[in-house]
Amino acid sequence: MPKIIAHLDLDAFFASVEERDKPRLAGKPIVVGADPEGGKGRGVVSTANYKAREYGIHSAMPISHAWQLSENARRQGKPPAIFMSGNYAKYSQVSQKIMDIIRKFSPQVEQASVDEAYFNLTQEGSFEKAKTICQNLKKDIQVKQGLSASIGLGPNKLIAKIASDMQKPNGLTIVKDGEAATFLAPLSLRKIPGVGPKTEALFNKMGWKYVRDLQKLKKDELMDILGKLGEDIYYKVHGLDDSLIVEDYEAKSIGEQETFRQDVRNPQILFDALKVMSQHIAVSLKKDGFKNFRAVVITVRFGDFETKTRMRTIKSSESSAGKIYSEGMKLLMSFLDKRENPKNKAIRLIGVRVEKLTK
DNA sequence: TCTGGGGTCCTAGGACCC
DNA sequence: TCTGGGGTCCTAGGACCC
Repeated sequence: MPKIIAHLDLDAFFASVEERDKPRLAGKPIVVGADPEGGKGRGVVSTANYKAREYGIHSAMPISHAWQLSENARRQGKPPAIFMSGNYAKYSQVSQKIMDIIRKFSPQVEQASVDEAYFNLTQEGSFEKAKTICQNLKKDIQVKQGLSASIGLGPNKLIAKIASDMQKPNGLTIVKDGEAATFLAPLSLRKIPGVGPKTEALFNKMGWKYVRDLQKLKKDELMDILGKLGEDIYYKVHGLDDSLIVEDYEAKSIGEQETFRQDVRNPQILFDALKVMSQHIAVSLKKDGFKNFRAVVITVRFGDFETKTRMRTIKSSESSAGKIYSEGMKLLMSFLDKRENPKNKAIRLIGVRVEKLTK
């Protein structure tokens, strides 16, 4: 029996939650993300609602650019965007409630991120019945949580995921077994998960822009160009994917990082930041039941955006803030060495991460 | 327009062991 | 006496995803 897999994606999730909970925001352009600081802010846009997208604002865009686009709109007599920092604890709670709703419609649910889930509808027996389930699920999420979602239905996770993106917002897109390759053919290569800016640019240089261009190639040709990634892409452009729905999986690493509001030269500021992050990580490890870690990674980003990491594997160590801090300090000190940073560049970001976790 | 924060996976070289 | 080959672990960097 062919599988029937669904992928659900909440529409402009963070911004939609804010709009739902603050009546004064209804119908206005909303940007959740870093503080724009009057155009001088350093972060990026987390989520823009559809009204804000009309101004050209979108996720991952520097917040300073979003601010400029909003100012341009304001000068044209349109309402300026409302910038908000976002309440991530709340989004996480809402997300859990929505996952609970999905579990009433499917026996097997994989939460893929805060605003996405895959779920199995094979047991429904036909795409027609699965479609009805999805319509009811969308209605239920709208009634119980006041949010809209877009869903894709397909014979595997890959197709379901790409399909859910086809008719946003509030869409429902069905790609039946056997239609996958035809469905994919006209799409931009960027729609294939795993093809990012670099890989897309490489393909474009070779004259390939659409999925159909890669569908003509043999597996060996793609592998010669991109190794294992080429092999993965070969299967994807033909709509093939045998990955399973994973209901609960374990984190492989836990970390934190911080971009300073201004680049830092004073080491004490780095030490203090490391201490606070170590404490947060220890709390997360405990909450998730990880008793030990065996590796610590320190990331340093300089003012010119050059980014370096240093990793150290140790004997299995108790997950305490003190141990994360002391191992982190050893690594951090190596970056402060003259030989490591001869031009004495200021530091933009530091991060700490622990890996090789055990329960 | 200068680029967040939390993650995963892959590659490649070197150490080390048999 | 100038040099095998397989396997595993460690480390650093990079692409990608939401």
